[in-house]
Formats: sequence, structure tokens, C-alpha cells
Amino acid sequence: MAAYDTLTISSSTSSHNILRLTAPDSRSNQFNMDTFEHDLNFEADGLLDDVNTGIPSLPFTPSYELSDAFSTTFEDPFSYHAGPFESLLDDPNLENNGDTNSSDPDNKLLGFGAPIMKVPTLDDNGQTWPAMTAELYGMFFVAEDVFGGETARRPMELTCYRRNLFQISGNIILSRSITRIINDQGQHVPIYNLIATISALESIEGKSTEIISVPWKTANATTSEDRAGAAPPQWPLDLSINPELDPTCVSIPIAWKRLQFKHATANNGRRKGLQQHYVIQINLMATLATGEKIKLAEIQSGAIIVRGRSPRNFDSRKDVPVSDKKGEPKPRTMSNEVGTTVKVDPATSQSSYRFYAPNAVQQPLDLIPDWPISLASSSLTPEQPPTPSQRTKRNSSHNRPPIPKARWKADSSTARPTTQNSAAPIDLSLADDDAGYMNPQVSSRNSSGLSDRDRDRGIGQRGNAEKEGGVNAKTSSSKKAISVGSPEDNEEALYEYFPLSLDDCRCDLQASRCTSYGCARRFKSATGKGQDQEILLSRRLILLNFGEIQGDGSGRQSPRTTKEIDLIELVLKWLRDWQTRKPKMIEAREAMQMSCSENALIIKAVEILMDRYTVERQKLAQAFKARV
DNA sequence: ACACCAAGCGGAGGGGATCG
DNA sequence: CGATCCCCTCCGCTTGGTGT
Repeated sequence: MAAYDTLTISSSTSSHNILRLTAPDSRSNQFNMDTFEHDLNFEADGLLDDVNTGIPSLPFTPSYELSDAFSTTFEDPFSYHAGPFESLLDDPNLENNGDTNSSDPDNKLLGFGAPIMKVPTLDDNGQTWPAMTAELYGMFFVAEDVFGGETARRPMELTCYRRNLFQISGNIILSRSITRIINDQGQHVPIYNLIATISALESIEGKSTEIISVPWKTANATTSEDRAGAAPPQWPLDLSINPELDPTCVSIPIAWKRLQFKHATANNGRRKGLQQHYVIQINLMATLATGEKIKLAEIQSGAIIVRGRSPRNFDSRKDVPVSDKKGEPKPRTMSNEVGTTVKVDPATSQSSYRFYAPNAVQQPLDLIPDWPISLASSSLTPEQPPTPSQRTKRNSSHNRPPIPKARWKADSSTARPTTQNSAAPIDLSLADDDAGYMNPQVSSRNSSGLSDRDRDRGIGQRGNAEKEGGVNAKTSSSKKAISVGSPEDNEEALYEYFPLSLDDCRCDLQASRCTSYGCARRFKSATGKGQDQEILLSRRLILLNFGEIQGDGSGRQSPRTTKEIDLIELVLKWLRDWQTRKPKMIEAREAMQMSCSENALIIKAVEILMDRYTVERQKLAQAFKARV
């Protein structure tokens, strides 16, 4: 992987910059992943004994001497986008460039992360970094406290039902002169036929999971397989389209519609430690002369819980709808016809992450053709933008948050949006006050009666809280799901990563390498439960980064399940907190008489991460300075 | 090892919205 | 107003996690 920098594209004000971000000398700074065995077995008691010898090149010198930029004050409220590190990447222009309120958890949840480069890609001027953005549209919501009181501080997680359709749309910005990559041997290899594909991974074992695209019921689906749905189409990326817009870069809209997860995630609400998640990937692929397909880059969604088809099994009063991006009208075109469009309001299509900065070249997403589409991408014929009246209609009828009927179903005459005000999505801001949360829709739903069917089916399905406390109970419960009082609580809730006890983390570390839950169960029963709840670890952070550490950077799928930028932010928080946490962990090791190796393994893991991300941060800082 | 039970599945169908 | 769609729910069953 010579001269290959694994940094993600983080920030830029123009597509040129995005594509031409100067990478620092990766030779000197690159973290040597090869020192880790891919099949590192964390069950081995002796592992820790081998830590130092097994990874000789790892600079095991905990970076406590951090830059002044890092606060070492544990009480320092953690602001999701306020880190000094981020300031390196911030471009103030972005703030005024349609971005997007990146602190909005809705966007946070529905957006995709920064591009992850898999191989160095070259154009006429050297290495180039494709920019990729995308967003989920569909009936997504966030659910909290599915495990009852055990995880009361568990933050929201993006959730959907397996049967619900969703779509993805976004943009890929590429240099028009992308022609080759650098392979593992450092050779320049020509590439052809760029395409965009989607796929999904599950979180526990990192295996791929199927996403299907469901045909219209009236479509010519003759076989049961056709009716059940097929693999989503691949998007060809024509680098020659619209040369008048930008002679050097091309912005290509992409979209997949009528998608469903084929399978639900495992353990929905069963075990807090083994909740499975799915992560959707959008892949930028290319074909080599040999016909082999190679992944150039990818972006990943956040972790998604996919429920099965029995909403009654879930206490959906705690579900909080995420802003309805899907909300665009669904053209009833019966349609797999070429030329129909995905009606994506550009206003909602802005990138969720300020880091993307795709706006410079971005085309209105109204240009996104429906799929399947002629593979000739020159057929990306623009559609007339919606008229104001159309837009009004769309907004009024669809831009509402998708309130799960399972819980808030109400008389249709009142439940459906009646005012323009309702177009505003529910703000999931954690700082919401009552007024902010209680939007008119929810209010109207609450105040309206149950449908006859709901009454017939009984209150039993509607949850005890509502039965007992009625509207108030429901609203307070729902509000609880998204509103957290203290800055400290906000800090936790702002994370996608929920803290677990050290014990849980240990279990997860093991479980992530078990091939069955039985294995995890045996492990857990062997290790016991909850011995020190004071020590909190970010389960996912550890899992993700162990997976990352085990990766070899060769493009092999590693079990990353979140955005790399987020990881860096997380690690920065860990850096701040570490000095506080480490003594507690060491203390706990003695007090708990827990396995020394397990405790030390976690400590070691965090230190590895600190080292690595300190280096990453320095590299980013250097890159930024070089640009400026 | 066993029983219990929650979660998920396929099949089926209803309610409401939208379209022609 | 009928056709169609999406979403939701029920039923009966299977699977598999959990407790004893």
C-alpha cells in the first residue's frame, strides 16, 4: 500500500479540493496494521502477555501529553462538533453553504459517513479522492430503551421495519480523468467502467447481508423470486456527462429506490450486548483489464436496527420518528420506466455532513433518474423542477415525520397532516424543550381517538404506559427518548455509541468473535455480570477499532460500522477522558479480581487507539496546513 | 438437558392515501 | 370511484436465547 493514504475525505470547499486534497507522507506516519494478526483471538488468556511482543512496531507510549487543544477536564462538556481537531477541518464557508445543521441528529442518523478510500486512485494530475454523499429516505425512526431500565442512558438508534421500503439517493463527485489505480505492488493499473453499488454488512460478524429492491406489485414479476425482490441495480458512472458544468470534475447523482432489508437484525431487544446492526455501504467500483472488479471507495450509513414484521412485539411508544426524508411524493408511475425521476427535494438532499462539501458541483437531485435506467448515463435528462404548487403539495402532504401508526395511530381525519406547519420535521435536537417537541401533529394525534380497529384490538398492544398515563405518559416517555437534561447526559446521548459496563464490553469483545450466541452466552456465564458499573466503555468504539486494527488496509472488508470521522471524534473524546478512566480501570481490575488480561486488553486497546488517532490527527493537521 | 418464551417468519388482509 | 400502493396487524408456526 505504498503511497496510499487511508484518510477519509473530510472537508473542502470545492470539488477540486475534495479531489485534490494533499495527502501527507503516509510512509512516515502510517500506522502499521500488518503488525496485527487478522484473526486475533481475544479469548486467549495469554494474549496480553504477547501484546508487546506481538506488535513490536507499535509505539506503546500512551499519549497522555496531548496538545493543549485537548481539554483534560473530564467535566468539560463534550460538544459533538466543537473539538479543536474539527476546527482543522472546518471550513466556515460550509456553515453558510447550505449545510446543514450537522448537529441535527436526524441528518446524523440518516446520512452517510465520509468516503473511505480502498485503493489509491489516480487521474491525470495524480492521486484523487472521490467525494461521495448519500442519505437514507424512508420510514426510519429511533428507538430507545428497548432493554428496559438496564440501559436507560442508551441513546437513540436508527431503526426501521424490514418490510418498510426505503430509498437512498446521493451524489458522487469524481475527477473526469480517473484512469488508474495503484495496486498492492505499487504498480499503476488502468481501470474501466466505474459503477456505484450498494451493499450491507451486519455488525457482529461483519458479514454481508442482503438488500433487495422490491418491484412494483403490478410489474411483470412472474416468478416468486421476482416478486420477492432482486438485488439492487448497479449504477454506471459516466465521467463524460455534462462537461459544460465542470471540465475537470463530474457530479453524478445516484439513487436506489424501493429497497428493503431481506432479513431483520438479530436480537432486537433481546440482549443488550449482542444487538445486531446493519450498515449500508455505497461502493465505488471499477473494473480492471482482467475483468476483476475492485472497490475504490465506499461510504457507510450509520448502524441500523431492522425489526421483523411484528410491530406488536415492540414497545413503539418509545420510537421517535426521524425526519421524513422519504417524504417526497412517490410517483405512481408503475414504473420502471426510464426517465422518471426520484423526486428528491434538493433542500433535503444536502449532505448531512459538513465534511462532504459537495455543493460546488452538485447537481440538483431532481436530476436523478429513476431506476432501472438505461445504462447510458447520458440519459440523465433533467426533469423540470417542481412548480411551487407542486412543491407546496409535496411539503404539505409528505414532509411530515413518519409517526409510527403502531403507536400513534389516530383518526385519519386528524392524523394526516393538515397544516403547512407540519411540514417541519420533528427536531430531534437533544436540547429540545417541551414546546419544541410537541409539534402539532403529535399533539393532534394524541388528542384524537383511537380507530375502531385499534379499539377492537385492544389497548393491550399499546403499552402499559399509555394505558396508565394516557397522553401524558406517552409524551413524557417519548420525550424522554430524545431529551436529556444535563450537559453530561447530552454528551452521552450525542454519541451513537452507548456506554456499557466493563463487563458488557468484555462480553462483546468475545462475542464479536463467536460464531454463535451460544458461544457468547457461555462466555458471559463464565465471566459473570456487572461487577463494576462505574467504568463505562464504548462498546462499539472498541469493537469497531479492534476490527479496524485487525484490518490490513488492503480493501478487505473490515467490520467498521460507522463513519471514520465519527471514530476520530470519539477517540478524541477518549483522549480527553482517558486520564480519568485509566486509573479507574486499573483500580477496578484489582477490586473486581477480573481477568487481568481482559482488563488490560481493553486498556491496551484504548492506548493503541490513542496512539493511532493521535497520529491520524497529526496527519490531518499537516495536510490541512499544507493546503493552506 | 429441558422447558419456557420472545422474536421472527410467511401468509393474509385491513385501513388510509393517492392516482387515473 | 375503483385500482393500487404502503403500512400495519394478526395468525400460526419455527427458531433460538434464557433460566432452571
